[in-house]
Amino acid sequence: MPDGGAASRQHTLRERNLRLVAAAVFEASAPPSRADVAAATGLTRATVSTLVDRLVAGGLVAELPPVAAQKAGRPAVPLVPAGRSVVGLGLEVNVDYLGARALDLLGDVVAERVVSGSLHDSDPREVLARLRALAVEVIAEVEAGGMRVAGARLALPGLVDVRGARLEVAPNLGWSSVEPVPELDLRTGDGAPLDVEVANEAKLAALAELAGDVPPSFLYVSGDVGVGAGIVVDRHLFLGERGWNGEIGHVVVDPAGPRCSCGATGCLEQYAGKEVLLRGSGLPPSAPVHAIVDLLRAGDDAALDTVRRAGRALGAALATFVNLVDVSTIVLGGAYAELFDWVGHVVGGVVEERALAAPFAPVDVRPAAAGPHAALTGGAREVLRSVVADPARWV
Amino acid sequence: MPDGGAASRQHTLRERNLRLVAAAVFEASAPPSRADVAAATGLTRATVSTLVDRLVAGGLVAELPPVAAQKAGRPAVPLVPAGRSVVGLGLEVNVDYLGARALDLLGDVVAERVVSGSLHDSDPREVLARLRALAVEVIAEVEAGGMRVAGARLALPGLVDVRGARLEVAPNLGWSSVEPVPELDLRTGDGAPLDVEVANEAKLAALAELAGDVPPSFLYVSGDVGVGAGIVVDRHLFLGERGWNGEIGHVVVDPAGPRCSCGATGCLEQYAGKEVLLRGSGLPPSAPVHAIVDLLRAGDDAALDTVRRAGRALGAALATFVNLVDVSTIVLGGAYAELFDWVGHVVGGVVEERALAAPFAPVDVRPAAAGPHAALTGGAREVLRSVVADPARWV
DNA sequence: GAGTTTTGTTGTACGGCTGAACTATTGCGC
DNA sequence: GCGCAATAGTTCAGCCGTACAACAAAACTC
Repeated sequence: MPDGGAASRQHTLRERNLRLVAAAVFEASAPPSRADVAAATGLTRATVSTLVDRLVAGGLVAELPPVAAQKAGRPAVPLVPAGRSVVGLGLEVNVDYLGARALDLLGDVVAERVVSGSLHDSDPREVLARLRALAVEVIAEVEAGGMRVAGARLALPGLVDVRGARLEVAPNLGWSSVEPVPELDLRTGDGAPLDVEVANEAKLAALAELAGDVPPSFLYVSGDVGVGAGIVVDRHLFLGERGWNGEIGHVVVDPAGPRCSCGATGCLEQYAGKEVLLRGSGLPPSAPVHAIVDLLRAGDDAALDTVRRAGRALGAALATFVNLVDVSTIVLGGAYAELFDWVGHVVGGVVEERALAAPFAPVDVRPAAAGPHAALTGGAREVLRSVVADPARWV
Repeated sequence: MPDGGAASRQHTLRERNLRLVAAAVFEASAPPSRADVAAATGLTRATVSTLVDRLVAGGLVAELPPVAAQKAGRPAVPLVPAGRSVVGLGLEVNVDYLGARALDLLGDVVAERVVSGSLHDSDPREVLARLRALAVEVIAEVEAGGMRVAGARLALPGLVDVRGARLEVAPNLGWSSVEPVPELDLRTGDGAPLDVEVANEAKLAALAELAGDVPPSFLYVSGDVGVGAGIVVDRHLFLGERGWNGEIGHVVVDPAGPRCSCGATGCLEQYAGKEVLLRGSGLPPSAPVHAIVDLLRAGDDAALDTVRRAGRALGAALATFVNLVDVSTIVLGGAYAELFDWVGHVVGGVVEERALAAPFAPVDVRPAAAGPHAALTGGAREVLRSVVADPARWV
């Protein structure tokens, strides 16, 4: 993402090498010394020293006490991401909760507020005001701890433009044409406006997976009331031209299938959406996904049937996705993560059958590893990623 | 594409600014002067001068005779891409022809050889030897004219890996597991090995469209025996994890449809592949697409019906593509370009109906503008793009 | 034809990286 | 216990590429 569009001067070198050194520290498997970073980046130890000093001064990197290695020589100073120094803020409004979560560079949750409650057909102004209150609490708590908030990302279940400013429509919230950033008007303790961007919930949830052991490129599917997806290529979101990709919920599974709210017929959502799963299992629309798991454990025929049908439909849609976008790993999140023991092999089987490249490289279908409210974590991580990607702005 | 992975030194500045200046000259709407380039890039006139001098010395940029403007002041020296200096070589093996085409930086064809003939179920060694002969002729002709060949791209109708080295499978050629680069063993006049990369035919054909008036992001669909696609984002190919994306021919249009060679049922190829179009119109499989056009002009019912059916299926598959990848422009190439007057509005209608984002931003469906053998042009252009993107390697 | 304006070039200053020399701190052998 | 080797980190001259400012070149204007 380094913008090749601007003239490069001396300080551009600085910025680029700062980023390089930061990346070397943050992506190392074990805390590296300055010398290790020099070896890894190709820079000289002299240069690395000055750059590391800058990162330490800026609170992005911390020095551990020198530990004497087994080898001869002066003991190295291990470098690690600085905890409790800079934090990213993840915000989310979803159908049944809203919340705010602050993560530090170590990935630790340093503050969090989550409030449950149905937000079906809610008023954006009122809900954003409530979210703002949560965010202000979290920011205050973070700053009371001596930390700085680098920015925030707001996850919403709908179509968000690629610039991260405008929500076009969120059917399940009943929102349309909302610009949440000025509405939230978040500020740091000293009154400076906070950098806030909006993004699709499934896409931010996808980024949360990067905290765990996933390949650099994968497809994340969030099974909720709607079915969305996030495409991650080389540890970065691929957003498409306007940020509206991954709308797998409206892939046509069977043109002769049931009518969908979008106007077409036989959309995936009508086979594998949360409401359909609950209804097919004989549960009320407000029941938690766990209720389906209970029925499945008990061997309930209707539930087993519904879930199997959903798995096949999801598999077909994902096979199409694999053929069109080419990914070798599919992470099933949201409701599908909970139901993974029942849908995983069904999905995997159908994908294997229909993905054109499957004979050369099998597709790995796995459950999501990030915990609940993954979009909060993903949003906070995205903020921190942007800090590490351009440390010059923060030192 | 600037590799953020390497240490930046002084010469990195040079490389980046060289690229910037080259881009300013190549992408300008009118030949810019050194001063114009300075204004456009943000560099000083002094720096631009030294960089332009280098590009001129390297044969990438040429100076036109100074033309006195209407304004006061010393007349500017207009800078243009240098013609007949550096050329890119496009190569292609397809089902019914093979060819080689050399383009210079102005986009002019400076040498070309195309040979027709069915290559169905052919022997890769023998065919590549024939292609090699064509390429050697073209290279010799180019070098006899005092030009240098910067590299070559080979277009093949099949799955090619993202590194551009290996063809996994090309069903319609009957090829599998081929590594064409060592087989071709192309060299420049002084014996140095030529940089050759392999790519999918539809993807290179997509790049040919960039010569014309297309938006920076679009989806190109190549309608041939198979149906492939190239995704262009911001004037660059999006290849997916392994280079195997865009396999739209095997999107399921109707699970209850006819069986496909890939094993699944109701694939797009069974509705909109060239062979199906010909058969449905009552023509032999070897007939040219133009024969269908003749029947359509004559009002032939079978042909009209077949083409309309194909249009609807293609529209459905493209709507899925738009929902998953998010593009606002679709370019119909290959057979579909010739049939555009009959399929265009059908495809557009179905896409408009089914693309989720269509209400906010209509999808533009248009015919391809590049002439015949677009992949040859696209391949050659891609070579030249890589030269302009890293001029430091060529000066 | 002198003044003005714009283009392109020349020379100095400065910032950032390199490379080599230097200091700091350990382990090891005797 | 002490010298030596090894490794980490720092200091400083040198180099390279850009900025900035002054200058030369070549038009237009009145």
